[in-house]
Amino acid sequence: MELIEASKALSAIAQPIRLNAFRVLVVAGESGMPAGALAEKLKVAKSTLSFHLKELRHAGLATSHREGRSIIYKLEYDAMRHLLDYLTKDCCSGHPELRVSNESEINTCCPTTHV
Amino acid sequence: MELIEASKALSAIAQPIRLNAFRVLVVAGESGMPAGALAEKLKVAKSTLSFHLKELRHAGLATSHREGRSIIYKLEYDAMRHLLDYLTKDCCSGHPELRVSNESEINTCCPTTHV
DNA sequence: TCCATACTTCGATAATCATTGAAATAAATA
DNA sequence: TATTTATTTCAATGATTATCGAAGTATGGA
Repeated sequence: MELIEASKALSAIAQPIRLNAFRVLVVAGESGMPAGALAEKLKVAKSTLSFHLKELRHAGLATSHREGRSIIYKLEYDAMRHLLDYLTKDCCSGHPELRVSNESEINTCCPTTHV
Repeated sequence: MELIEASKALSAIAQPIRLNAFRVLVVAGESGMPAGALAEKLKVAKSTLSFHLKELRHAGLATSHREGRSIIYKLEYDAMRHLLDYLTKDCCSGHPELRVSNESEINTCCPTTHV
């Protein structure tokens, strides 16, 4: 990933409604979520959300497909991981202190066999 | 860090000139870099860069101080780390596959006692 | 004090982004 | 086929963002 691509992906999540939508979609996981349910959960007009979901799609961070009457949105995990990789590696590699602190992850990473 | 704060920080780096400035400042490190040198390096008008540096400052991602005639900019590493933490933990914790692939860090995390 | 240097702020302008009701499209159902 | 449901697209509007020359501010010398 290079700069322009990264700044586009960042723009996509650099907006409260879209960042929020993103969070909800992360929780929704592989099965995704219909646009309407998302609009309701985020309490925004459907046309407004539709606009924002389009932005996420155009940035490659989400995909959509029709299922009956609903249109299901889900995240494009790879794209997000590429972005995070870009930020932590390509961009911040000059400074290791910028790496994500992972104290809280040690347990899930190491199944505390020492207890 | 919560949503609004995060989206502000994201907006700050979601622009090519600013993301580029950010990268250069990461390399510059603790000693920082004068605004003029940065403008030259990035090949943008001084007033344009001044505008963008102000954005980085307002988002809390950079600080500046005068040194003689120059104004030195440097990164606020904590703020950036908080943002990366937010993205990887608060935001993506529902999906471990979004975590930064850290093959190179696994050894430092789990001292593979099970071998 | 006068001048050059290093920046920032201002002001005008252009471009992009966000919001929402209304109209359009598409699929399920009566 | 007419209706309801789910969602997008359109159009109008307002808000924010970006650009850059010119003017302003602060500092260090001559």
